[in-house]
Amino acid sequence: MRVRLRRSSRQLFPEEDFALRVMRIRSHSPASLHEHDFHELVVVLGGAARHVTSEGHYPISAGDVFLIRGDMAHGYEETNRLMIVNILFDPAGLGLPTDDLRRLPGYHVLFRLEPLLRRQHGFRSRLRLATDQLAEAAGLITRLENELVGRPPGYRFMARAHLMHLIGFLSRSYADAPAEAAERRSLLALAGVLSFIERHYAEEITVDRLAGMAAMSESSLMRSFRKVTGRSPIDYVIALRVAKAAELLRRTDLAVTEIAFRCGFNDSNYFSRQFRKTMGRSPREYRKQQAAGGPA
DNA sequence: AGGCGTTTCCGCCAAC
DNA sequence: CAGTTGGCGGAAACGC
Repeated sequence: MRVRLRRSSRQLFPEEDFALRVMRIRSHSPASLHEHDFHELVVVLGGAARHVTSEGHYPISAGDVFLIRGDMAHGYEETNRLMIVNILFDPAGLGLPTDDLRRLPGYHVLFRLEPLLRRQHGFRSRLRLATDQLAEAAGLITRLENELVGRPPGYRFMARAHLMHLIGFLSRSYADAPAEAAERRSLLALAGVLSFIERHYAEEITVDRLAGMAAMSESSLMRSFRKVTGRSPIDYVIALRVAKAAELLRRTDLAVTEIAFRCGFNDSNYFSRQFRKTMGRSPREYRKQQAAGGPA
């Protein structure tokens, strides 16, 4: 897995320590299936085509925006004046600060929920930009592209910033669009839950409240939550709390008890036990090893 | 969507 | 003294 990623990195990205690239495709002829290991953000600037993936094929046209998850093969058929731009990037490799982003519902839809449920939703839940939104996105992409092509001093900094701007803009656009279709509403409901957790992890969170804000029964919320996150709601919250606590242990010298309270644990004893369960060692031990440059 | 038996959570005290 | 671990019981979360 790791080896595949590195080899692919060299093939896809000109600079192996900077995993960001923009590719424009102006194709009148069908492209063959290709695959890779990175996130590919696709923006359809003009024209139309049929998007073919291993999970099915969907008609696409100007204004469509969607994410191809790294290892998925895909291509385009029956292209008609198709103009698309692919933004390939490795989110982890670029070190983007996603904490704030994850507070946006639209981010969860665009990067997690819609790609995951695309098959069931028949691509009807994708982001569709209005004309003026598409123009703004195109402008951001052009600026990003100019930095990557010209490589003026500071271009990495600027390219990262433009990419962040684009991702933030697209995330907001999804949440702003009217959601008349049932599929979109259910995605936004789940995204609302995920973003709520990101914003309120330090407070008391109950499944009852989450279900209420999603307008779902507790059982159906738990079922769809597990489907998209792989874990139960409370498991997810605890994992987030522990992750936030681990960060505070690394980056500050706050007392363990204080960190427990700041991360939503009202009992430092209970925090200690939960921390060990997921991190394999006690909070204090973890901090000590981190300070010594030990294992992550 | 709701019911029900089982598991887990969570806040408390106590002991290192 | 701060932190960790164990035990307990009511509440909730969970999975069928």
